[in-house]
Amino acid sequence: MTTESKTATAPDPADIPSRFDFETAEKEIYADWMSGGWFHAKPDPDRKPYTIVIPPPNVTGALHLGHALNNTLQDIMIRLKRMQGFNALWMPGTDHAGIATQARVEKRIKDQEGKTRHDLGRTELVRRIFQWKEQYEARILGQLKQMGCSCDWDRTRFTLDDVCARAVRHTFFDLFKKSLIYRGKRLVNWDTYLGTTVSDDEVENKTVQGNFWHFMYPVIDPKPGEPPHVIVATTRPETMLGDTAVAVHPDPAAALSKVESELKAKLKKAAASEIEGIEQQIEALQTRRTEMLASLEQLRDMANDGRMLMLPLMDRPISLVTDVWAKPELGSGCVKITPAHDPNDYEVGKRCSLPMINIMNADGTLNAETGSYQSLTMKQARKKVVGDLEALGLLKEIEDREIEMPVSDRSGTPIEPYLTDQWFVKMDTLAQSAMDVVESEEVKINPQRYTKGYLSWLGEKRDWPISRQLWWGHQIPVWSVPCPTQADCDQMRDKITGLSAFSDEIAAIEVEASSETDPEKRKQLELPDFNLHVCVQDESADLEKALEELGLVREEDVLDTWFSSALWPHSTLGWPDKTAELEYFYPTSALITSRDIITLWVARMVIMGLNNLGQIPFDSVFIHPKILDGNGETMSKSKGNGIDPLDVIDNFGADALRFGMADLTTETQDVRLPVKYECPNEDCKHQIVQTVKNRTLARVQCPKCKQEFSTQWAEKDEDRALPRGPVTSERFEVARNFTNKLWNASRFAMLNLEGYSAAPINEADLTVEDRWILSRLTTVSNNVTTALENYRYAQATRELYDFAWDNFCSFYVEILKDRFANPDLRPHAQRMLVFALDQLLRLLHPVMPFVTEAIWQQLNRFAPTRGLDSAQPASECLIGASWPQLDAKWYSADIETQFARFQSSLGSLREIRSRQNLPPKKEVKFSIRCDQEYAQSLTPMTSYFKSMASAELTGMGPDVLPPETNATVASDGIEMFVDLEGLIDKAAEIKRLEKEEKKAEGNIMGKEKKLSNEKFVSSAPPEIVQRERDSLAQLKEQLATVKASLKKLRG
RNA sequence: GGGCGCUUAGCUCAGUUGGCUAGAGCAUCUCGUUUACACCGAGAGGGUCGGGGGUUCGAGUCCCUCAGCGCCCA
Repeated sequence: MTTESKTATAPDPADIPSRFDFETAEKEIYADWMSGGWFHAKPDPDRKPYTIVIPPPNVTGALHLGHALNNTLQDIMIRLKRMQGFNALWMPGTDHAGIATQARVEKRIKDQEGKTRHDLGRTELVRRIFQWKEQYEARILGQLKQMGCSCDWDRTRFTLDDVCARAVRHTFFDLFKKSLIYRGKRLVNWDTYLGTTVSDDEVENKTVQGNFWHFMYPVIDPKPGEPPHVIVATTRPETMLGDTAVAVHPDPAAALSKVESELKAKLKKAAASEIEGIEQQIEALQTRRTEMLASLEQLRDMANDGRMLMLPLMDRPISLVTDVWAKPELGSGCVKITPAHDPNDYEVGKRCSLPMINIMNADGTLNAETGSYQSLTMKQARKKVVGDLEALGLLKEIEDREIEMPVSDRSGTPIEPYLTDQWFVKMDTLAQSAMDVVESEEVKINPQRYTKGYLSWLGEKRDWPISRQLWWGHQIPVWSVPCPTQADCDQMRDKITGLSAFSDEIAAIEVEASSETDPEKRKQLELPDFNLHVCVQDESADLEKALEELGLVREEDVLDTWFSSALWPHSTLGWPDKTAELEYFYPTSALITSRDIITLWVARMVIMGLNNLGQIPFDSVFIHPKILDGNGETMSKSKGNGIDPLDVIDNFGADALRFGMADLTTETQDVRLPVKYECPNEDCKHQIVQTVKNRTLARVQCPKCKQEFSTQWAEKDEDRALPRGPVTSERFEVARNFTNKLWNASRFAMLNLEGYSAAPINEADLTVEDRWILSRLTTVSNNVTTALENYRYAQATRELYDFAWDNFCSFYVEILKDRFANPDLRPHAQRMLVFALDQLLRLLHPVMPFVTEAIWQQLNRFAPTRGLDSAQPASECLIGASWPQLDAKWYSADIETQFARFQSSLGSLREIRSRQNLPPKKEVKFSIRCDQEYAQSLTPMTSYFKSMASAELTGMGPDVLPPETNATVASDGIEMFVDLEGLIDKAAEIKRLEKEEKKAEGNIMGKEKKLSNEKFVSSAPPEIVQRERDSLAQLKEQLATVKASLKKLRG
């Protein structure tokens, strides 16, 4: 159709199909927008900028419905602002998503070729991941385009491209120079298979069957009366090789009492089914107190007295310490401490200044610290340790027990807590700056409640670990060399600063003192006293080469993905260069994202924006809901309940997807979206509810027609060969139907535009319904504008839906049918219809860009010139049209009341017709008893009763008398009599009236009660009281009418 | 353990500072193919707003409490 619009064929509205062919139209329209350059924004000092940077989707895989929601909301804002005259830039791009992407590609290579990344080497692996990235980036950007996203594609960035890389190095250098970046030890989640740390949210806890081993550690030189052994229990026996202490509670009696009183409190509130269990626990606790407390206190005293234990197998003396981590209510009450291999023990180690011994290599085997256990795997070591201890008679007991095991969600292997060197960003001052701008509302977070989480997370000011042991990412631009002594260090520094390629502008030096503070131990472990680090600001081949010639080695690790995404709002605009784009479009206007990355991403963008530019990155943040499946679970790739937006687009069109998404975006977070597969068999189309079972399947069999179809998970050729069963949801049906309704209302308009002549609208010709639609249009456009500007998307869609369907289609267009039949009224009616449709299309465009654009261009063929005050040529594309701004004078409460009277009367007529089962064409007569004012206000619309309810008004005014046989409706202070001479179904009418009677009586009772309450009458605002009085009086009149009618009908 | 949400019709959800008889879509039932639309039109039925308590003349809305569900952080 858009292609047609370019050719000069004479338009024939009869050619317009009765359904919107979105499949064809969307492609053509998008191509039109692209070639029209509508998405491209250039700095222009004469216009105000409005900027959004896309939350760059991960190149891990294709987009799902969560992304569809996120991007729809952004596009709505961009299109709205573009129409409002802003110079709107939507900056697109993708994120390299470090570990997620590398893990996926590694897994694929392993599955397909049986090779590991070490077989391929760094360069080759990175090349392979780039291939993957190219493929998915294309898919992702394609999905965005199909959704109608009006991104400035000429500016597309990737977090790992050269422009972003430069921003990363400049930022890193700056922070390094400010001593805000340092290297230090940290216990991390180590994936021994991938050979890297994984973040906490990439760890899954699994409950598995395991054992609890009880060991005896000998006491060194026990005093008389003291036990020769201390018993400890563990689920990880092999870690005992790295034990550096055993802990006992500092006040076991108090700890036991506390637990006991907590249990008792719980018992009081417990459900019947729990009582027995809790009572047993209390009993066990009391037994424990009598049997064990004395010995625990003795151990505590021994610890305070400095008693040592001998760690078996290693023959290493270790301390007995007191710490609250030891739970007197559990096991032996003593706990072994392995600070380098357990997060809790690590904390104990820090509190008690214990040595931390790392016993593991990066590949998960044991290292030299473990002596004869070296190079065993953890599993092998476990067997040997247990066997050896048993041989020594130190294994007391093995207990079966369920244990929580952390598992890497990337590789599926157990996570090892591991103490390694990591790079950190010091957060104290940086975090504070990001807190300040949110507290002052310079950056405003919507909905506001999310500020709390943001502030409390930043308030902890925990340093940010930024190094990742990966190959896919920005390699840390630091070259290091160990310096055994201070002198070596000074010498090296001189050598470096003496390099011809070196300057303070592009390189910075930091010296790191060894974390091993004991000089003896350093000697023993051959650790240098110092490490010297040089950070290089930008790619500088000369300097990098010179450093390497001096023996410095580049850090192998790459940066956390979030380090580069934190720069996104300015790196995409060309920072560190002072580009015209940066100058003009930064700070950006809005950031629209999901709540799970408020801390990971939003907070860090604020930090980096402030650090790098001294300016906030955006004024306003909108956190949108999450989409849950029918079981209330969040959609995710691993669960398989994600939905490909293209499924929805194929089935319902992009506009329906977008409208559906916007309609879900209410203030209340999280929306359930129950989904079904639709059987692709044309004769079947059966809908199959998506369940936990079938949601991950590549092929599903339709229970009705028994034919198989493929799903979005189909990867094998034989699966893909099957017809695709798309995912559907009722939500999109509603939106699709709405699209079609709009299409057909417009079609009606086109069909009635023959002989259209453009001219300003003559105010004298305006009828009540014209004024009404203008008044409604004024209200709706104001409300929609306000709603969208405040991110209340669902409010906007509802307003638009109700207006378009209930006001425009059901009333305005219906009434116009009558007027089109009259040649005198026709030209004005045409102009009004064209104008109203024009405005409606503009209002709907941000939400439903395709169908509105299609209609717009269609309308341009039949009525290219239009307007209210003056008829103007319409813009060629709707995307470039201006946002409606109706003169406030068009709003009229009186007109809306007047029209509401018509609607209410019409409603009553229709109800009676329906109750009386009158055939649609059977004409009835009716009259209305009301005051003069009411009669006058209804008069202009009397003829429409005929066209819209086959009813003829025979009389109206205070003197109207009811016909002999009639149905009476009392409402709104008037009485309507529908003449049912020879037609009446008495029983039906009596039934209706009885219902009315009951309802009125109930309401009257309630109101009388309220009004007889002295306090109400005296305390409530007078207008409220008066309203109640008026309403009561009217109800009483109504009731009287109903009773009279009933009496008459019953004879 | 701490924090933040949610619970309104069979289903999915609206309900802005407390104030007329708590709304919508889908589903259900009745009627209808009048040349924009059956992805349609007309109408109907369906809710003691999770339980309990409080503040108030008045509570779906504010406060407390309990229960269930979800998310985030530890």
